[in-house]
Amino acid sequence: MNKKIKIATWNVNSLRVRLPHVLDFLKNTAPDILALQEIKMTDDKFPIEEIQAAGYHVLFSGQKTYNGVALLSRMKGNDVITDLPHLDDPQRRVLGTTYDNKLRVLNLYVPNGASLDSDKYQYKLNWFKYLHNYISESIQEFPHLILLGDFNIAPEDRDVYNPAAWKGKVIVSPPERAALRDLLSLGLHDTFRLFEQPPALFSWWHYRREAFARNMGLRIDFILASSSLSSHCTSCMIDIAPRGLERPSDHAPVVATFDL
DNA sequence: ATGGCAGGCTATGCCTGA
Repeated sequence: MNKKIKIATWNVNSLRVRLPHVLDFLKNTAPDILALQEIKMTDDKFPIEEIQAAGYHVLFSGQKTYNGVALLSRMKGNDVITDLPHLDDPQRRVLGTTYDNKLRVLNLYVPNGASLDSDKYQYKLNWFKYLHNYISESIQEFPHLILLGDFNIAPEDRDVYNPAAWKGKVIVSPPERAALRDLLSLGLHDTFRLFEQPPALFSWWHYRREAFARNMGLRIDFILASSSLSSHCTSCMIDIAPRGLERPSDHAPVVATFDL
């Protein structure tokens, strides 16, 4: 067969506020799968009708005020999970499903970590340990595995606008970077880095002080693919256009295409 | 050097984000 599939991820920082941007993105980019993070709403508030009217199935795992993840897709997903196995966590950061009985997709909103001396940093590293253990099993069960979302880790200095200013901070700390490298070593590939990319391409910019206009950003949103998928990946790009809209999310969507 | 913006909440400032 020769099937093209387009997969995207976007931290929308409130789906209530960003729904018009998301509907425009579905129309303009027409992804087969769109993973959303930080929808910031309880499940009873999810805009099911609007998204179904755009031609997409919906899965979501939300909570009040914070976090929350969703998957919008052309195909219907099966075998849904909303937690990392063995981790009892009220925070809604995980949404996994299987499409066409073979493509396993895990949408992740990795904890931010606040600062290196905080409990939230320990929570982040611990959360990542449970993720690692789960993926070490999942990648055996599902050769076609995609992990995508907001990882809240900048893998290398080239993913940071000003590495010197970020040194010693959360997002770039050596233990976080090591945790991400260990995850990739299970057999996952950062699809963005499969291709030659211009320097200083980021997926997040602070709202403050014209950070986007000055391209003071970080690359922390990824589409990771298992080897059997990454070899069929034909592109990965960051779509910065939505970051320039009125009332934007602070993150830009990342889009990857596969020729399966 | 510092702090700056945005979203949600039941608040009329505080917490969180990265």
